[in-house]
Amino acid sequence: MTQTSDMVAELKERGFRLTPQRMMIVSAIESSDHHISADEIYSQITESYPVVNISTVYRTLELLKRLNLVTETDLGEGRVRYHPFAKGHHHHLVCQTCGSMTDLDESLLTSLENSLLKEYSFRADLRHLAILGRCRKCAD
Amino acid sequence: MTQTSDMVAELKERGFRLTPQRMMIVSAIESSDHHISADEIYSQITESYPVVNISTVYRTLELLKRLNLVTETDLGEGRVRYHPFAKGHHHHLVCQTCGSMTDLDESLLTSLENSLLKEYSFRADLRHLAILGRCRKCAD
DNA sequence: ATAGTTATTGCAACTCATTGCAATAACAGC
DNA sequence: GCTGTTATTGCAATGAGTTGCAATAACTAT
Repeated sequence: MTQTSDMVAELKERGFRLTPQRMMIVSAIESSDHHISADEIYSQITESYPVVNISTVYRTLELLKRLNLVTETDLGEGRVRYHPFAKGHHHHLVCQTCGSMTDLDESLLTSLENSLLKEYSFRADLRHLAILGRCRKCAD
Repeated sequence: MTQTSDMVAELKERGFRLTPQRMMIVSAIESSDHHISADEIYSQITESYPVVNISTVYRTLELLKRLNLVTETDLGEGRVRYHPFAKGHHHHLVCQTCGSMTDLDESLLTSLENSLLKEYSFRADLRHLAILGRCRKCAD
């Protein structure tokens, strides 16, 4: 049996065309064990099959983002990283001095989300947030 | 009497050189009544005195940021905006549908900062944060 | 005022990301 | 299977921001 990717299934169901480029991009994101960057997706694909343009990578990421299939996180590196939404969403504490990253449970932000909703009627999009600062070791 | 800019005074005191370029960049930031972008600073200066390079603008902003004289905010526009730290720091709720911006009192995030410090010994840098999401009008 | 030290600038090249437009190729209907 | 429609891609140009390096010019000490 062929295990079809969740994302590919979702794309098909929503009426988007299943191009080879999209399949490969989705596959790269799903098979990555970490938060992957656009450039990493691009080089991984072009290694084996050099017919994908970098702008297609970005456009596909944009689409997957819009469909809530991937989340985008700015870890303060000067580029942005992507992660399948289905693989779980958490937050990151990123130390700007030593670069260490700690995962942060989602629940820590739910109370903030609730106050924003209650007091401002604002639905904050805080999935996969990176909070920059200083870790214990690097504190002044 | 000549009112000297706080930022210029601080730069001098810390031993940084007071070049005409820096003075003009600082002046543009201080006299702006809103959050100003690098490009706006650049065009404002070159209108009257065309001898400033855009990379100098970015390097000066980097310096002012490091000295905590300005804060940088990503309002989700595809470019970043700057604001004098001394003029007060607040947060923003930015609606990704209609683009409206609501100022948010600083205090709403202090409880989050406190939990991060307590539970993770992490000193979060949450000055001038922009929280993206959906405002009341644009809610589904 | 002048000269020396070195922080700062300008320039040009580069990275990451976005966009308009013409060419291509998925998919639907026959 | 073939054909038409139009979503999607590739290309090339553009925007925002960064960086290495040589030239310049603040500031310090004389």
